[in-house]
Amino acid sequence: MSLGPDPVKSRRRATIADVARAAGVSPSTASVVFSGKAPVAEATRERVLAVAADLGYTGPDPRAASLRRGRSGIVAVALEEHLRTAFLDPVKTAMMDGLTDGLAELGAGVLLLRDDPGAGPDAPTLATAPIDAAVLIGCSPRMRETLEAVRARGLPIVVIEGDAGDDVPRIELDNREAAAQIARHLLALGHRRAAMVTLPFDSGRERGDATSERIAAITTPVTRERLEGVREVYPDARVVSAGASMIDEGLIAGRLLFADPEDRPTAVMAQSDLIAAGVIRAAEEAGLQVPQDVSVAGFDGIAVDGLGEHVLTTAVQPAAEKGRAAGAAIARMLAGEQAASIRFTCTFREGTTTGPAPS
Amino acid sequence: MSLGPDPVKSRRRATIADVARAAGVSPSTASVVFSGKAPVAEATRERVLAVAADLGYTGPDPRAASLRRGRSGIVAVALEEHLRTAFLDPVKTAMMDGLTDGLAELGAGVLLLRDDPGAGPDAPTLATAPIDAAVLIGCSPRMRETLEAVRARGLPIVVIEGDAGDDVPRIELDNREAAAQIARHLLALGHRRAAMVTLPFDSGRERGDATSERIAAITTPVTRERLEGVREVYPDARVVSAGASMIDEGLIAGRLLFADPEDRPTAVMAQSDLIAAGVIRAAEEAGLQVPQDVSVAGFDGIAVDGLGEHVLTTAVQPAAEKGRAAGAAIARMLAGEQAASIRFTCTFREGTTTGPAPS
DNA sequence: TTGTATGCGTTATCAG
DNA sequence: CTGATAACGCATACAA
Repeated sequence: MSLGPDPVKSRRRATIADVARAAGVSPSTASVVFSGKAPVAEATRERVLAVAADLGYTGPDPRAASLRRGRSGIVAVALEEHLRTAFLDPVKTAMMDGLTDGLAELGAGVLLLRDDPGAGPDAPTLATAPIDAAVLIGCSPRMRETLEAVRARGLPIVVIEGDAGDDVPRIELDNREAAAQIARHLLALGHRRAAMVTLPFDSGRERGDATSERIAAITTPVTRERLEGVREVYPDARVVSAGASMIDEGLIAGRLLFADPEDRPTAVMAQSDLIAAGVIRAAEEAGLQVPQDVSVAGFDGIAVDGLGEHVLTTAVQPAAEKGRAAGAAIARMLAGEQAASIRFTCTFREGTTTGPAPS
Repeated sequence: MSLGPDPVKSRRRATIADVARAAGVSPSTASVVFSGKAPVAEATRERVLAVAADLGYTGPDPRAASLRRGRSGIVAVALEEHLRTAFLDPVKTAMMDGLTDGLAELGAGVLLLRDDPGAGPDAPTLATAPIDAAVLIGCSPRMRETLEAVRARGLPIVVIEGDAGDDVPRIELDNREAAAQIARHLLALGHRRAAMVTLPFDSGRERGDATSERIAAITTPVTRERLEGVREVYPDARVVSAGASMIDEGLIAGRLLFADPEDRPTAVMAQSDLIAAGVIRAAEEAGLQVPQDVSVAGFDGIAVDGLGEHVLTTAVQPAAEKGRAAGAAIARMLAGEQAASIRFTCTFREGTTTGPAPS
């Protein structure tokens, strides 16, 4: 008796109106039964639910609900890179983790979007997806264009580690200051010959020794800020750029730094822990001991798989908190309030990879 | 004359109807101008666009469009674990990468969902999010419940590496056969004392030597299949389970295996490359040479950061292709066709980490 | 506590 | 090539 899915015509899926009618209540009552937004007599409630089950009605259609409510419960997270690349970076993963948590608390889901129009003709974009807000991870020049579409729609936006204009709240790090702190630590240890291995300068991912022109043309703010911080202390430090934040890239850069036995740095500041791990490996490969022969510092404070017994000297950044803060900022803006930019600070951590300069 | 944003009352955002009216065309024509679904006279088109710009109309509201179309352009990807955990695994990352690509081709975005009802009271779930289909990564018992809600909604579902019932298409791997192939390779090399380090048996992530009861109770299909494959060749191999697919976990398991100099395996089959990397490190730590003293094989065929000069002997799985295939299957189902399960095969790769058994 | 009425912003259909 | 019309499925203000 409860088998046939549709009592009347079996073409259409049941709607809340069908349920209401079959249960002998009004649509609004049925709606309230499902949303719980108002009290309903227990008897009514049960009757509605029973009828719904009978009709195979599984709850309000989210599409219709979001039209009516004006909210979809979805927040876009826009990445500049390929997923594979983004999640190779433990810092980004941790951040995404905090972000998804923060957004979940707010009742929103995360729509992963890559800022790449080349995908499909009708692939969803920041401009066309049914989203309530957007979080940008980084902000390339191209992304800024897309951004305009979102702003025009009047949706809240937050940028993590990027600049999208003064009126878009940012979640940032005191990159410069933290980098300077590391540099001062090494200076205090007596190091005179310092070098740094940076994150990529731009999306080109060019590697190797940097000319002053290349440095002047850095478009990635994080790279620039950390570099400037070091230069406050070591204005003349050798600068080698890595192609990405990866152990292998650090290894390549490290081999370059340690190639000439006559002209080696005694301290290397890497702009990420992964790069630092590679530099350490390069040092060991060159027969150098860390930290006796060369000190190596990183940046990020993540757990690097592959460091052996070393504990990296580094600037620990609150990656997950950054993500969570972005979620909170979105929540505030969704509630109609203004959200201010937030600047997180890193915590210096002295590990076992830095020590006094060799005499 | 073109300044005032709103001709009538300036409270509401402009709708396509406003645009149509102001441009002196019908709503349907205006709609077509934006969707491009039908030819429109160039003059009309330009007029509509001009008026739209004037009114600050930025294109159709995705919420309304998805209600009308019955499609939201969003596909849910449900993970069993925390994001951080999921993306720690390079195989999953690669798979997600292929998946996002595959779905983008189809014009869909990816809504990241964790199968955790504990998040927020109104956090989106498989049951309540405006999605057109769902891809499950793995399929825990709890997830199977959630699943029912999705099926009741009549949405297409695909499961990657998991069992959600016979009528849900799966994307799988020939885990058993590939594992057996590795085992046969080692047997052919003369190894008699073989051990294996497995992936977690269940969500408990218990570590260490496995009793036959524990083995009988394995709930993770991947673990079970790879284990069975090895046992076809080495029925009595020692079995140690790792707590996760990580280098560190492999290191722990390896230390256990190599603890007793009198009773060491000469060949270790790890159920993932990351675990294998840890086992190799443990071997070296114990003063063993790979592959002279002990052979180590992995599984996955991913690039492991931290293996040094070793090239792992492993079963290379087409991770990104799995994701892409899931996307393709969804596309087919969305088009109303039936999608069959797909079983991918691994490619055996002989590296430098396995060699003849020591005499 | 329940019911009535209305509109959310589109787009498919079909006739012109 | 364009226009009129009719849903799409629901949630809310307000009245009862």
